[in-house]
Amino acid sequence: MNQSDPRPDPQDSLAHEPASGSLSARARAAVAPQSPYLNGLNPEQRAAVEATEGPVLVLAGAGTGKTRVLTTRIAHLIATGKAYPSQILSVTFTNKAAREMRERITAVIGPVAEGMQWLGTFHSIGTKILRRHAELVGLRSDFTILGTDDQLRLMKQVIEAEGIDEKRWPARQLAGHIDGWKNRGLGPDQVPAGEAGAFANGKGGRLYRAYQERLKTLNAVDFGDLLLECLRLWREHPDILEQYQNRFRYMLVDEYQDTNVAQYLWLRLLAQARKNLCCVGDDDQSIYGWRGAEVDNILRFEHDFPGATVVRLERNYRSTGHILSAASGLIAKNQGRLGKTLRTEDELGEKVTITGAWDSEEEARLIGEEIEALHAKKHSLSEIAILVRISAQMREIEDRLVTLGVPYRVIGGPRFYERAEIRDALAYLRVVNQPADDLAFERIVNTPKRGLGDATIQVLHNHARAARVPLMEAARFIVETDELKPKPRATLRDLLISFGRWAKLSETLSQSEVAQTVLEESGYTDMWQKDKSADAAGRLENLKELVRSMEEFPDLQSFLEHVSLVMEANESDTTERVSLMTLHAAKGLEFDTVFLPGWEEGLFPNQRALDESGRAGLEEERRLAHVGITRARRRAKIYFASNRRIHGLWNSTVPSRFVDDLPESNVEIAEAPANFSHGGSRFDRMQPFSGSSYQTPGWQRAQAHRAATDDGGYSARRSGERRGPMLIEGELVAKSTGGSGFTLGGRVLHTKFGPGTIEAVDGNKLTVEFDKAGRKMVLDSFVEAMG
DNA sequence: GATGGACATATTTTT
DNA sequence: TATGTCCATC
Repeated sequence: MNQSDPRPDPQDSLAHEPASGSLSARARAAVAPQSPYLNGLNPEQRAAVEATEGPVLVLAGAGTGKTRVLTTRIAHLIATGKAYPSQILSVTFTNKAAREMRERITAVIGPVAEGMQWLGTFHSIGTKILRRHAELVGLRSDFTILGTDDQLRLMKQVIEAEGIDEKRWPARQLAGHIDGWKNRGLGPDQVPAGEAGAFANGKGGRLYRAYQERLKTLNAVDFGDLLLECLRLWREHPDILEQYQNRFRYMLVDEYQDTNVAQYLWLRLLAQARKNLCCVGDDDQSIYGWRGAEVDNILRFEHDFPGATVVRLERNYRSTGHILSAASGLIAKNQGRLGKTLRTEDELGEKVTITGAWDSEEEARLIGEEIEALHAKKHSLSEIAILVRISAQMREIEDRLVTLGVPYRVIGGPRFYERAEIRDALAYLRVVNQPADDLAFERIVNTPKRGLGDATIQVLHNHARAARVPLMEAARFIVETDELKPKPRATLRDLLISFGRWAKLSETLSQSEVAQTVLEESGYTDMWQKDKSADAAGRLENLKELVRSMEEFPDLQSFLEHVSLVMEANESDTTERVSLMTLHAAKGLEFDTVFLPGWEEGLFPNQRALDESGRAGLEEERRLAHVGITRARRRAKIYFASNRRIHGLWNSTVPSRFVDDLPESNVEIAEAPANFSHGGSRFDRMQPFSGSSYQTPGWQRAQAHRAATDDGGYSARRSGERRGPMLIEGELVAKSTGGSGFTLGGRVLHTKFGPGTIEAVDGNKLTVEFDKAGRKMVLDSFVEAMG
């Protein structure tokens, strides 16, 4: 291919389409007769690449070379002359994924890939389309994209304007409803009556409509609108839809299992004409149902797109045999799936280990020790990850790693652009760029504090609403009257003058210089410099980083655009560190060794997921477990603790059912380390898992025994005397409590729960009403009789 | 406008 | 337990 030649690449006109048999197409195909990029693909991958026409569903299991297929397919479409780069629509979920894809395509076909102007997230592509036709959906092309906090503030206003008590009906909740509706492609008029009534005694629908109207007056959209408004645009203007249908000769979607209904509709409208839609995904990795992803989209693909070619990628190139089989066995317990069986040609490798710990503290300690041991054996720390179900689990683990001096990094924390100081700075810039941006204006009018408090804002609001003008304009009017007290009036006037000056500044200075000036003159930087709290320095650093990053953009407008959709902290940290993150954040990543703590009922599968979504919730949790295991290349280590503190209260816990879902032949029960906290005997090592079978109910029984005996040891050890477990034919048997000295109404002291009163006795199980922890079922060996 | 106490609240998170 | 948010108070 001749890459230096500026080919006639139709961008806005579609006049020049290469017919598949055209001279140019054939000539181009002849340049690369061998199609070297196809080399090294396995037969399924190759099939997925070469099935260019019609709907195609590629079911790509974990580690099966999905991205490679996707990029090669694009390369193939371009190299064979089937489409120009600009005629391929390629959608991803995250900007990171889009960036990586672009890089990889470039690596295969060279700079032609730069012509792929329709490679991006649903939202960035939606934005691009909307900007072109903004006026048709009641927006101006310079509309602002609201972040979550702006959205919330706006909803709060809408709720208050309707005279509803925001305390009783919090904006967050309304945001949840509206988000849900938007995910399902429903505008205010399409929300089913029953649901619309779900909020504020039947006012949900009305609030949704009011919110949308407010957005329009502000010339703003939220994330959901970026898709919804496209849908509306295409439905109301079929000619425009047709333009896009013609433009996108081929469409590709990554992570199809994560699409929501709105995105599905969006794709379906576009694909209707040419039907060249290729969706790549893995139903077994659908873990975002709670935020609107519709597994059904992928399950129903063949039904929605009749005649679809389905290609399964089942050869895994990532993990060793036991890990893969363990993961497969686990996910096979799910009902709603298309079914794939991952296979590998790699060696069996190590079995997945399962380790029980007394409590979460011990769990953290065991993981820490294991990491140290691996590190001592030259295992790279960056190839180790600890994947937790909820962020609250991280703390204890972090504490442990800090104590041990193991460097680690938390992946996925708060986003750069969501931090307060960044949003404040951006708000200033938004007002400079767009004085009518009321939300931004309101955010910074009294930040730093300059004495323009609620009372002043209220006056501004009243005027703005009455005169139907933006706040800034209302302010201009007000300062000329004596409605405000002299002091705020002067301050407000100064601020207005400043904004006028800054707006002029942006005509002569670069946007980063403008930003610098605005932040300094407004007193914003000063505010943080005076702040003596621990994180003030970090915030100033972030502001500097923001100003620095602005330099890469041609103008303020495009920077703001970028920031509302993209903006990530650029971590260029190369030091060797262990990665700590949630299972959700781990999707798409891989590590040699993966630690999976917290496999306990209630935590994982998470009780709330079970309560809210029943079986579907359980299956999603199981997929999450599957994602966790399949992140591992060579070692997967599962942990559970018998006691975990939840909201400050100690709870005794039972191992996760997912532990029992694992095929026995691929896992092994880890030996607890010899130095089991108090110098170990042989018994210590045997205690946790002496049972010959860990399957339910035997496994549970063994756990109960273990808890009974081991904890007996635990508490006894403290007082110096040690109760050993009794081992009978490999099964651990609880030391007989001999008629149990516990009686109803008796007072007992529990090691974790403290004092309580016995309410029921059932064998070695006691129901105790604890003074602080409430009623719990505990084993008698956990408690001591009091006085 | 800073401080402190009462009070609720407590998954997963991208755009 | 621990954290954040709201309100009262100085």
